[in-house]
Amino acid sequence: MNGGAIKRSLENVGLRCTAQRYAVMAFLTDHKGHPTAAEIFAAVNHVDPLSSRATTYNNLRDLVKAGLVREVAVEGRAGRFDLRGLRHHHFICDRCGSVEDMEWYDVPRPRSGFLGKRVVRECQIVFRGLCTKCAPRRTSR
Amino acid sequence: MNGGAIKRSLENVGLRCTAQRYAVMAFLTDHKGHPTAAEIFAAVNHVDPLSSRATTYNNLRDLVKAGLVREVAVEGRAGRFDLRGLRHHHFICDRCGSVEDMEWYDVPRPRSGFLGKRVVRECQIVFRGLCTKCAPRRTSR
DNA sequence: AGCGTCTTTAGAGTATATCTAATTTGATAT
DNA sequence: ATATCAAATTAGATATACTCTAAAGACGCT
Repeated sequence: MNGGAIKRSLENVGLRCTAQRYAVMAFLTDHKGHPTAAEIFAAVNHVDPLSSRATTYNNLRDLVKAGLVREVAVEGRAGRFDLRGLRHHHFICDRCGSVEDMEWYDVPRPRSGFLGKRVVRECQIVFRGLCTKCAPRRTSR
Repeated sequence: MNGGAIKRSLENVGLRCTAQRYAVMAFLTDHKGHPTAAEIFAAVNHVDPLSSRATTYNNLRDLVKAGLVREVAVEGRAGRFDLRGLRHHHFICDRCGSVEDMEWYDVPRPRSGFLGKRVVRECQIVFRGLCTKCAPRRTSR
């Protein structure tokens, strides 16, 4: 995603293209490894203080709400973020908490009638287990 | 799950049946609403202080590791727990964070070959959206 | 330029979870 | 029964992750 594309995608969802928001989007564009909010906060301020902690968290929340960014919750650890560009599922490592992308495929919908008044926004598959790095040494925690 | 069954299931996975563990399992048996660790801690100590915070958290972690209990991570909120008795998927409400059970159905596996050295322990579908209570009033946040 | 709104800020505050080191408990062997 | 020792528990401090507050600043519109 280049500069103009980031600006346009922000404006498409009704968010101003501020330096702070731009930096978050740019960082996620360049770093596909599902960073945590703390990592994004640190990276954005690495060179020169640009964005306070509150702003980073607020912007991540706004971007998630707007549908540009996805958050993956990980048990007992900080949530991780990625761009919602290409559809994909996630693999979460039990041992190190890292999140990896899995190729997308369609998920069967629940029986209609089950949902009732619920409004489904999205549907995700999460695989759990040991990642490529952790699988060899199966030591427990 | 009655008393004996709880004791047996603990012993099956190599955990002693202590009063504190028993209380956690019994609470989860009686309360299907996916309580948080804090709620379980409070409930177990409601009548008569029985279990410290650390023990409650340790036991929940041990029970998850042993496969008796499942944790559902929720973005920006406390994780929620349930018994791994019947297989089911989960619905998480964007607005109130509550977790509801969805009927189980099989999930297609990823293309073999994709996984590489990864070891998959489980695979879960998570639906997100607005629950029955929150759907009517669609106020933001 | 003036106006109203959206955005950002620093730092305190809250919620959640883990750690520490001493003590107690419970299963097993004697 | 009792001794033994690893497993389990404890209170409370500490760490981590996130949110709130009130004031100031920036943006887009006229």
